[in-house]
Amino acid sequence: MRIVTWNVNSLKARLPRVEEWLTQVRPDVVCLQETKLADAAFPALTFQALGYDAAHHGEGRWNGVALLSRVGLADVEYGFGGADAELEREARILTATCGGVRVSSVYVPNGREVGHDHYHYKLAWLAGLSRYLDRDDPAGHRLLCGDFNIAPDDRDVWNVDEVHGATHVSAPERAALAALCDRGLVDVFRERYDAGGLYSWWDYRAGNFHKGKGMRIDLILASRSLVAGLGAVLIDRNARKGKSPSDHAPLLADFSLPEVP
DNA sequence: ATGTCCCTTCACAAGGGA
Repeated sequence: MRIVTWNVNSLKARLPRVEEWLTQVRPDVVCLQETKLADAAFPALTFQALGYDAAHHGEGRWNGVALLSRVGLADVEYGFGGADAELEREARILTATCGGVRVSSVYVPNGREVGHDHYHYKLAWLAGLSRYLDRDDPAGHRLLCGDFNIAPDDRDVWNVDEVHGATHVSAPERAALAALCDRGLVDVFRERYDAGGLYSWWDYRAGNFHKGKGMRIDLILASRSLVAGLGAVLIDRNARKGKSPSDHAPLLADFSLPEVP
């Protein structure tokens, strides 16, 4: 199973590039973030023509997450499944079962700056995500994929002191991410690469991409049952180049599943 | 060095968000 996560920064603006990339890479399951679409505007037929079933959870102007799958799309759950109205105002998580794996497409709040209301909302949302995962089948295959807006450690940031008023690298954010991993989820990128300087996001401004000023904030977290069959992992930096790119590059991982129902 | 991009609207310019 080839799984991809990609923050596309407006699916409307990015659709031609997304179509082209999917045609070349042929992933089985795709998690998209920041579609910025209402559900009625989601281009389901475009993806159907490429062989994908699709689900979308959007609100129109901001946020919005989607799942595409060529290996089945069942038991779709929107948000935290109605568990927390305050945290579900924004369309930030969508979950389904694809090819025997429970998969979530996740868009963690940005947080803006440490101490800001948005920062406290980010931490509250991460706590809500943790509660949501409490409901998982502990024996099931699990993938949590998306834009976490957290750089797991200092290797994942070009310069810790320069970053976003220290959001994305603050201790409480990193602790919340570590707590997710403590549940048995593995940052699969680090199963294949030890080096720093390997990023998934670069600010559009100031030529940051070409200066190598980025962060690794897009993650695929996988249950240990899946990591056992982990193959290649790749950030496709080329997708950040050229005309009208997203500010994020897609992250890809291949798994051979122990068993597919 | 807030140097970009994408969204929306009391819309064709400006503000919000990242």
